[in-house]
Amino acid sequence: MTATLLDKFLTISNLFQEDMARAFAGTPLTEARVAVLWTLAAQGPSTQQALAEALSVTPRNISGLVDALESHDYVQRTAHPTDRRAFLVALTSAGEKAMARMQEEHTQLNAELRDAVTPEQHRALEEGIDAIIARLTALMTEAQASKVSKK
Amino acid sequence: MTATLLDKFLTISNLFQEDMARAFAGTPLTEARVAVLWTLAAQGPSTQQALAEALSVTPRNISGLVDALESHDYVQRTAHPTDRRAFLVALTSAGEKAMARMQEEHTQLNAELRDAVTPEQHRALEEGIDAIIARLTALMTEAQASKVSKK
DNA sequence: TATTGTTATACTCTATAACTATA
DNA sequence: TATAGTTATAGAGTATAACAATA
Repeated sequence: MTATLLDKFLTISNLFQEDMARAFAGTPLTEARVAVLWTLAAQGPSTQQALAEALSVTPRNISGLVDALESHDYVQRTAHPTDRRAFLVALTSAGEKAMARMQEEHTQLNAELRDAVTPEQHRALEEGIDAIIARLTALMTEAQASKVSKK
Repeated sequence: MTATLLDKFLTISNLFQEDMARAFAGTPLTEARVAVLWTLAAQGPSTQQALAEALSVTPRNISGLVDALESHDYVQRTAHPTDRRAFLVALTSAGEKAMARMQEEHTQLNAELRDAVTPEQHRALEEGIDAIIARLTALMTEAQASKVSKK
C-alpha cells in the first residue's frame, strides 16, 4: 500500500483543489469562472470566441460564465471596435484587483512550496517534473492522434 | 514568464484531468462516479453514509451517483444485514472488472512516469513531493482550523 | 431523539442544436 | 456562406431542507 509517484501527484492535485475551493468559499467565484479571469489577465480583453478556444470549452459555456462574472462586476462586455457581432470582454477594476490578489496568493503558495524543500531538492523537482510533463504531453498527443484517426 | 514549481504542478494536474476525461469518454463513467468505485474497491461494501464521508460530499449526492452506477451495473445495493434503514453498496462483477482495468491503467501510467526520469531523479522527486505534501497538508489544516474558530 | 436515505428544489458546469445579427 | 453570440434543451455534480422509516 506504498504510494506510487502517480499517487503522490494525485494527492497534490487534490490538495490544490481543496485549497482553491476554500479560497473561493463565500464568493461568487468558482474554478471555471476564475479560469476565465486568468485568461483575461493573461491575454487582455478578448472576444468570447477567443476565451472559448483558450479554455477548450464551447462558446455557449463562455456566455454563461461571462454572464455570471459580469453580474458580479468582475468583467465587462464592451462593443468590439470593428466587428459588431462580437463583444470584447475585459476585467473591470474590481476584477483587476481580484486578479492581483489571486496572483499574490499564487506567489505566496509558490514560496511555501519552495521553502518546503532544500534548494537541491527544488532543482531536482523542477527537472524531474519537466521530464514528466514532457512524457505526459507526448502520451496525450499520441492518444488524441489515435482517436482522431479512428474517426 | 518562467513557470514556477507551482505552475508545473498545476500543469500536471490538468494533464491528469485530461487523461481521465479521455479514458472515460464514451462510457457512463465520470470522475465523480469513478471516485465512488475507487472507494468501494478500497473499503469493500459500504453504506451510502460511509461513502459520503469518504468522499466528503453529502449523502444526497451519493444517492445520485449510486443510482447512476447501479443503472449501468457497476454497483449493486443490497440490504444491510443489521440496519434496515441502510443499504450496503457493493461492486458487481462487472464493476470489479472495470476496477481491475483501471488499476492496470494506473499501474501503466505510473510506469510511464517512472520511465520518464532517471532513477536518481525518481528518488529526488519522491522525496521532494513528500515534503511538499507535508507542507500543503499542514497549510490546509491551519486554514481549516482558523475557519472553524471563526465560526 | 438521532440516523439513513430519499424527494424537492436550486445553482453550476458542460454540451449540442437551432437561430439572429453581422461579416 | 461563415462567424459571434444567444436561446432552448439536457445531463451531470453539488448543496440545503423537509420527510419517511428505522434505530
